[in-house]
Amino acid sequence: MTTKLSHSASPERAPHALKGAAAGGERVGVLLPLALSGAYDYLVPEGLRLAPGDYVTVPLGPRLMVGVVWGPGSGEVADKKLKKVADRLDVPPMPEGLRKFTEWVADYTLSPPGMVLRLAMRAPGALEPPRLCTAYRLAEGAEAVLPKMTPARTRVLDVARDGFARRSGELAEEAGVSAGVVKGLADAGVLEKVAFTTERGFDVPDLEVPRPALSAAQSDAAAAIGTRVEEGGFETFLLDGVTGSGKTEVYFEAAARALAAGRQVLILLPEIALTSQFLDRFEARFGCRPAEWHSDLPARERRRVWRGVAEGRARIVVGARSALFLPFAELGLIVVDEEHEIAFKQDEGVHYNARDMAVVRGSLGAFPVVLASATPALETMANVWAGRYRHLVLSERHGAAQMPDVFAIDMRADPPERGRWLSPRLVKSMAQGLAKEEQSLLFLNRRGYAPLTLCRSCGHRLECPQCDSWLVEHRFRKELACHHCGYTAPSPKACPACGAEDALVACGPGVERIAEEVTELFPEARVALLSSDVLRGPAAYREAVRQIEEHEVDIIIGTQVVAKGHNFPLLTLVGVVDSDLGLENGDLRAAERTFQLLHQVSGRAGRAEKPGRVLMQTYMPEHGVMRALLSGDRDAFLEREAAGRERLGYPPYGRLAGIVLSSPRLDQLQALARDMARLAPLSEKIDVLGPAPAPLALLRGRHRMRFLVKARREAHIQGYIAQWLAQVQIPAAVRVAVDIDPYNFS
DNA sequence: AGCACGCCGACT
DNA sequence: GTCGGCGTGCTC
Repeated sequence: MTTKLSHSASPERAPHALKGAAAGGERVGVLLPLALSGAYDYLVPEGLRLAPGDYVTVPLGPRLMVGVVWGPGSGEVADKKLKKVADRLDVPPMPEGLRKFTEWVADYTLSPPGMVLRLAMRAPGALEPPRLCTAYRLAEGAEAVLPKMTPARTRVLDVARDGFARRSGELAEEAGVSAGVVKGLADAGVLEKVAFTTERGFDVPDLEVPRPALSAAQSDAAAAIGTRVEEGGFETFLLDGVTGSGKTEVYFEAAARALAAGRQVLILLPEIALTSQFLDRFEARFGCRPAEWHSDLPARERRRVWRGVAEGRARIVVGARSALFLPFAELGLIVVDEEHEIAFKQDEGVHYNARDMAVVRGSLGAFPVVLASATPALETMANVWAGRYRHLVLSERHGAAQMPDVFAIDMRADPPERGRWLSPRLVKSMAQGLAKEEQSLLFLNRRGYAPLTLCRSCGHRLECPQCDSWLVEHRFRKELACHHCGYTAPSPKACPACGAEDALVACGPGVERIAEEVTELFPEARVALLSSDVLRGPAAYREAVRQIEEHEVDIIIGTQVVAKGHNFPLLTLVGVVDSDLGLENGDLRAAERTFQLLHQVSGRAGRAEKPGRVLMQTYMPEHGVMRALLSGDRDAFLEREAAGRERLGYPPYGRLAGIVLSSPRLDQLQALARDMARLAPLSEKIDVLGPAPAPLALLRGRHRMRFLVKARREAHIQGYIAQWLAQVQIPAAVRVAVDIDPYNFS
């Protein structure tokens, strides 16, 4: 049974009553989706009334562009330079909440507001009226005024007499005539044209679907969020629980309460983690598919969802980070699942973290935000400790499943054979698993065959011509690839530097090399290699999951694509090939991230009745990350991390920003960096580190230098940077990328 | 983002 | 002598 949702219709348009409304002759500020410093002034033509939020077309240079009325004009531009607004578009105006949010994000990220507006307008064609198709049906009273009838025309009328409208082609086909006959009848007025849209509508979530009872902890958590949803007002919750503890059911429950209260709901997931498994769970709970939003949605679908959200027809959306900028008018709850995931951080254009900006959107819109994770980010935990977020803990794993036992394999004491990467102990465990017809997963977060190829004769390393990085051998594809810019080249026979034949040697393992080793060790085993190179698109992913589920595979070898999501009942052994891999760069979050990733991978083992084991190969079993994984004491680990960060004044106890300058010309870049260093304002609360070559000093043919700005928590880091950059004359060839709260240090 | 304006290499 | 390469700068 479907419950009718009582959500209020869009507010009546009454421009004259709106604050900031403008009529003929006045100036309005129009924000355009471009990297301009602010809104541009335009004249309002006679006969048009405009209010903030209205989508308008305006002339810009030689062309027309869509923008949004942002407020009254600034008056700074001379009258004779002004052009007139061309038109107002027939779409619901951009809600005030989204406009305020746009400005907030622009200020915070130091981006031009127009660039943020772009994020909110990324729906091709959504602003144009819907495309209509023409159908034909019998015109009223047509039978009375029949024109000259032919056998063909009679057949058409016989079909059309049921009163249904059909596309011209369908009608002609059913009647067994050509389309010309239909057109003839339409011209004669016997058939009338009906315009219709082929666009799908939105399913209404069913809030009465019977569902399994929640545990006491789940009910309490759901009630806490639900109460806040119903009472209104901003609050952030951390829903903290291990994999399998039922976080999803809790936030589905809260979502249902928000929907019942007539509010819209947004569930953010990292990347396209919109796996079919998640969508299945959603469907089981709400009896329908949610509206989905992510960057590789087809244009038609983007249009449909964007408009559905704007018009309030789409009540619940599941999406990637960009869904945060959809024009919700009645948003009442945002859930950020896997909130610790770095996929929420956008590192191009406007650098923003969707998790943090979700909290901002909730604060501006006075509604609650739920962050969910089994391994919360230290930032999030610090907010819990400071009393800013409310902590909801689900400590028990559902059903019979136990947390797997985790063991370290000390690679110094138990090394693999020469030229091998799997230690005897791990191999033995895999053999035991095979004998019991159980599955194993080997995890190595490194694509390809080998991360480095060098010449045994002259020592030359194969490097990317456009980047400061090694070329990774992909043996199955017989090519070398740069993982930073996508450059590829066929694997050479001879050393490109000294010409020595057959002297190139692969150094270190990638998943392909592990697969080779496994095939040699267990020739009878069925092996599946899962990495983003192999799993191109959701269909390939689904197929791989199916093969594993149906036990067509014994040993799975994968990169981080296998870390999350799926529950494979026969998977009882997880082997981490190189547990130390994530710790090698100097990233301040290296330990935290490695913990999160390896914890997540560990969760793949033993989720059904069979207990699971995790074996982690490491050269540093005494490292804090390893100790935390072995003991399972996450909170002690986070507290140690927190203490270390606090001592150094790093986030979340201090603030960071990265400023990366890039240019094809190194001399120009270095000169600018020197000038900038000289002009950095002095501050007691803020230090500027650098300039130094950025971790990737050459990327896609551009040289890169970086400053790090390190500030005390209470300092206004954006104001400082804005003031600094305002003093610097930046040549056009140099690009400046400011990243507030950077995550990616490479 | 477009689009024009500008100043240096291979062509009817 | 021009056509056109894309670096640079502007759009209310």
